[in-house]
Amino acid sequence: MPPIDDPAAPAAERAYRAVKEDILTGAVRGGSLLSEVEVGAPLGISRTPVHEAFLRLQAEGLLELVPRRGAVVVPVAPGEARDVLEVRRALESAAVRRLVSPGQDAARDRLATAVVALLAEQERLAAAGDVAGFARADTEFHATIVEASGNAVATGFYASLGDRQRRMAIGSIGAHTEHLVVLAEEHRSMAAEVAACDPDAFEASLRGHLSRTHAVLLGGAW
Amino acid sequence: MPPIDDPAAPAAERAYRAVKEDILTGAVRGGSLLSEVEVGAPLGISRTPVHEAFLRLQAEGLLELVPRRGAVVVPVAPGEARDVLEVRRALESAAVRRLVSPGQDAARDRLATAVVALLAEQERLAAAGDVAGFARADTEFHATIVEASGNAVATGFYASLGDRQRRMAIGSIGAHTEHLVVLAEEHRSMAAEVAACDPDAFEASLRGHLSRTHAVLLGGAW
DNA sequence: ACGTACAACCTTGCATGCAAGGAGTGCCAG
DNA sequence: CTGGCACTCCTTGCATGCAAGGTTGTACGT
Repeated sequence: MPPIDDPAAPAAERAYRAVKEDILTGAVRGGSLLSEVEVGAPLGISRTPVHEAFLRLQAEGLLELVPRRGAVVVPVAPGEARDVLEVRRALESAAVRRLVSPGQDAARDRLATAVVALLAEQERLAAAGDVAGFARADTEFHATIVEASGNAVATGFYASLGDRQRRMAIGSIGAHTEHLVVLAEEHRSMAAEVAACDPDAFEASLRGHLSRTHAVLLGGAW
Repeated sequence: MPPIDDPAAPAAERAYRAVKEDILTGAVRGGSLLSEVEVGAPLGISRTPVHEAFLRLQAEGLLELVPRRGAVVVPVAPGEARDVLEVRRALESAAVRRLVSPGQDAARDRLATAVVALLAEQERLAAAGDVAGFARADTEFHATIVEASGNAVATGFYASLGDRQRRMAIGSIGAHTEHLVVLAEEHRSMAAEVAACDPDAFEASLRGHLSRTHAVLLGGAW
C-alpha cells in the first residue's frame, strides 16, 4: 500500500492517489462530476498531471471521462458485489489448484510461513473488534494466497478486485464484530487445507467464507 | 474492436491505439525504448497526448515508464502463457457456472443464439485455413461466453487477457491449419455442454481445448 | 406564463515552453 | 593503453496558453 500523501512523489502520482482514495473511501459519491482544476488546486498542481491521473482511474473503471464536461465517478453497479465475489472465488481457487500441483512444494512452504504471522495478526484484530483493521488483514491474507501461486496476471487482477471491494464496503464498517473470530478461524482452516493439498476442500470452504466475509465486512445478510 | 486509424478520434486515442497495435503485433519488440516525440511525430501529434497514451498502456501492463528515460515495452514474461491460460480457464468456468445456475435461462438462450453465427463463421474460417481470422473468431467465441454470464468485472478482465494472448501469438501464425477444424468442433461441443447445463463437462472440455488452442495459435506443442 | 434563442461561462484537448535529471561520449591524466 | 571525469544532449515532468465545444442561465417574443 503506497503512502497516500508523499510530497516526494511526482504530481501525477499524488493526484492519482488522492482521487483514488476519495473514490474508494466514498468521500466523493458515485455520479459526482470532478473537474481537473478543482482537484488540482488543493494539491497545488496544475491540470496536466490531474488529467493523467483521471486517465489512469478511467482505465481502472473508477472514472468515466466525458469530453468537455468533466470526470464522473462511476457508481458501483447493482450486482457488482456478486461479480467481484465470483471472480475472487475463481481466481483464488485456481491459485490453490496450482499451489497443490506437483513441483510447487517450495511455493506452498513459503505461503505456509507467510500465513503464520497473518493469522496471528488477524486473530488479534478479531479479538479487539477492529473491523477496519481486520478488513485490511483479510484482504492481505487472500492476496497472499494468490501471489504465492506465482501467477502474475491473476495477482494483478486480484489487486484490482481488492480496490473495488474496499469501495463497496463504504459505510458498513462497525457491525457484527462478534463474527470476526469466525472468519479468522476459517482462514486458519483454509490455510491448513492448502497445506494438506486439498483444493476441493479449500474451494468449498472459500465459497462459504467469501459469502460470510461479504456479510460481515460489506453489510450483507449473514 | 475499434478502428486503428480513425482521423476523427482524439489525438490521445490515436496514439494509444497506434502504440498498442505496434506492441500487440510485435512491430516493436519487448525491451524497446519508446520516446514520446518519436511516437508522436509520425502521427502529427505533440508529446502530451502520447504521454497520456503511455500512461494508459502502463496501466495495462504493456509499457513501463522509466522517469526521464522513456517507455520500455515490457517483454512477455516466461510463464505468461501459462498464467493467461489458467486465468482464462478460471474465469470462463465461473461464467458457465453462473450461466447454468437457476434463473439464467434467458442469458443462456441469448448465448445459444449468439454462438450459432459464431460457430458457422469459425467452421468457414477453419475450412479456409485462415489462421489469423480463426484466432479472432476464437477470441470472440470465448469472450461471448464470459459476457453472457453478465459479470462485468470478469468481462473486463477477459478482454485484457485477449490482448495479452494476441501479443503472445506473434510469429506463430500459419502453422497447423489442419487442426483448426478440431478446435471449431470443440467449440460446438462446449456450446452444447452449456446449453445442456453441464458445467463439469464444459470445464473438462475447456481444459483440453485451451491447451490445444494454445498449441495451434500460439505455437506450443500439440 | 411558456417556449425559444442567444450569449457568456466553464470545461476539456492539445501544443508549447521551461527546467531537471540521466546517459553516453569525448577528453585528459596517469 | 586504461581509468576517471566533465560535458553535452536527450529525455521526461509539469505549467501555461489557446481554442473548441457544451451547458446553463437569461432575456425576449408569443
